[in-house]
Amino acid sequence: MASKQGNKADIVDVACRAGVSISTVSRSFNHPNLVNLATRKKIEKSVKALGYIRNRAAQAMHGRRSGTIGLIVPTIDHAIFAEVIQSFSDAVDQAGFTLLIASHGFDLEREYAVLRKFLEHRVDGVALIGLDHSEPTFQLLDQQAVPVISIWNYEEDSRISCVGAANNEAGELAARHVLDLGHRRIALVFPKTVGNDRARGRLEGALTQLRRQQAEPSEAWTIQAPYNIAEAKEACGALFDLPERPTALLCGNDVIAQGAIYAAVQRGVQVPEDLSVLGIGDFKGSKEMEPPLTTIHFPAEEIGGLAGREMCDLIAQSEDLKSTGHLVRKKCQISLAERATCLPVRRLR
Amino acid sequence: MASKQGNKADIVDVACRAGVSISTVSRSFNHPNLVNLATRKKIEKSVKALGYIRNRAAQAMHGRRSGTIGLIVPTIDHAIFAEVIQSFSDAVDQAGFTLLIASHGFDLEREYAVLRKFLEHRVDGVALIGLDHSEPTFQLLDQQAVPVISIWNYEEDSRISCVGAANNEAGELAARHVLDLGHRRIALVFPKTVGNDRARGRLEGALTQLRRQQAEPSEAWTIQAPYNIAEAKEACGALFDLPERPTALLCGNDVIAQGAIYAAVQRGVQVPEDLSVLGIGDFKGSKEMEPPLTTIHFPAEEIGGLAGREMCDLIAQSEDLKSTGHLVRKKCQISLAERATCLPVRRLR
DNA sequence: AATAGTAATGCAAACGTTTTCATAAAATTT
DNA sequence: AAATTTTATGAAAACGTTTGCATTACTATT
Repeated sequence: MASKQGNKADIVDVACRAGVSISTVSRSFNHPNLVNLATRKKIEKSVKALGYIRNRAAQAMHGRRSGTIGLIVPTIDHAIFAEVIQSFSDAVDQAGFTLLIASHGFDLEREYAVLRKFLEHRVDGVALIGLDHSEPTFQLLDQQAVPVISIWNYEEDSRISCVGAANNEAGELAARHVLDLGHRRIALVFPKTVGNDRARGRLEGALTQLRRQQAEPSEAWTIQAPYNIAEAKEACGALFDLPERPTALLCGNDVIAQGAIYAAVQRGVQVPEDLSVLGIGDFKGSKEMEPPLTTIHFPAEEIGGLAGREMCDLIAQSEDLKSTGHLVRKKCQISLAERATCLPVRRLR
Repeated sequence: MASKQGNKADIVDVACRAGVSISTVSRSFNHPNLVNLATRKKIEKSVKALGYIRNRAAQAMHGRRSGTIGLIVPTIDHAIFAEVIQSFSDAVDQAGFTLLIASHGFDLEREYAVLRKFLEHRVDGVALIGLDHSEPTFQLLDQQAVPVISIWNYEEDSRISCVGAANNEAGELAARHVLDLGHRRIALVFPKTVGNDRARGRLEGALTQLRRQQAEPSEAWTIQAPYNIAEAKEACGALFDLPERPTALLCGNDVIAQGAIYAAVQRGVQVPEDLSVLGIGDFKGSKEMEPPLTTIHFPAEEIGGLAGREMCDLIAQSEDLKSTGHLVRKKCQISLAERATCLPVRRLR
């Protein structure tokens, strides 16, 4: 082989072999129109022969962009995040960026640590899930003036740019639907809300709506379940074993709803005849369940894609003018997906 | 603010403010024991005050490692990959690496392009899913001598290091189980197998076993379904509408199995009384389904974690000695998860 | 007290690019 | 044919680090 002792070729090697200066080689990559076609061909040949691959780390040192975007999520392994990650990834990929991903397991201190690590790598932008973050995180973001976007939640007075849906509206919409169907004995099954503004918003929205119609559930009918079919199934099972059963179950997300339905099936409780179940999220597969799950649709793919494109725009802007000024906020519409797990309450017993 | 006009602080600024040379600052990060405690304190204070964040791009230029690992997957948005990605991510994270992720949507040419992009970023190692890759991909990997590992499949004569399970064994195991239960009228529902060695291995294993016992399914009973509940449901529905129905359904993965069960429920076909359904993969939630899905368990988390640790080892090795020589191969055990969707065939009708 | 050894620091040369400026050659205008 | 513009290239200075070597100031050994 022509290459010198297994060491990878660099731009100097390419230049030598092509018989031109390194400036010309560099230019032929970055501003091809400035270099003669014949020269360009020679360089190209030399690149091929040497198996040369440009070093972006070296480029990044010139104040140029690193070409990377950091995405920090609570966890990758949830149906709903996976969908958002995929579409976000596709969007930034299309713009030529490379994605750095890390998860923090719902631990905001780890989120901060990951953010620091990403900044060491000089990511051109950072995307986070939700709007609940630690103060040091916000400060670091601010101080480093790195383009940042929050995915999943919309809030009109958010501290950073955001693309997402209003979770409290989702909660309200869900509550309104079961109320409209005539239900009054409604139970709530939600995930923990600390450090999770998605769940908190939904729960608050639902409670607000229920209170407004004097249908606030009792303590016993407001239970907590982790994001996890197995445990949700168990938690709901306990609920069903109570002496008095609700006629409707409002779940914080579709995974919990799924678990609830399984728990019901196990006990011979018919859904929707004996019990209406409403999810939130409309995860992949919810539509295909048997019976298909009635839920609040969140346009995950749209949110991820939009966020990705917005992130790229933000980066482009921050490069042009040093306009660190304005935030952008995009609200994506949620909607009721009426399917088969909710029925009007039966008057006669 | 002390920092000069919003520009981010660099090591020089830190050195100036601390009243030492940049060498000392650099040393205090990389070899703290070589610098006086008092000096170190001064530097630390200066770092804090300036909000300095080290630039890994600049470090990477010194032949040092970039501290990144590239993971290329077909898609992020599949239950099974999400689980592997998560555990792989956790493992490399623990070793201090940052993860670059990209998906290629089952397109091996895009896989090659992504690999190139990752190499431009000088990743310290690359992880791929499966062992089916394009020739240029293998060549590039070889030529750049970058540590590489394949996740998910085990093959004793694999071209690159691998950590995973033997998919043909999974297929065999699955077929054996339904045969052992006395089934002879067995249908197969598998995903496309081109460029997907996971599916291919499973299908081949199953067919081998079925042929051995003279139970090879007819053309009409060997159908294809995409990785997708909705479409799998439809495809299986068509199968059920055929004049003759199989007594057992062997599915290429749990998602298809899930779709098959929904299709059955829709038509009033009882699982497992009228039809046994067997999945492969044991995805999250399969155990909690109602009825719980009988399937072949793949230890996704174990595979991902093991692969991550192996990747880090490979990188460490390649740094020490230039021993690009040997491959490592780890086989993870699969097992039959007997649950509730398979029953012995009924002799009497 | 002279010498050897050690600890702490600084200088300057890398690392692999991009980019500004200068220069040479060719093409165009006068 | 001289002057001007355009096109193509190269030299060298950046970018933000790390590190080998040199230097200085101590500390321990004879």
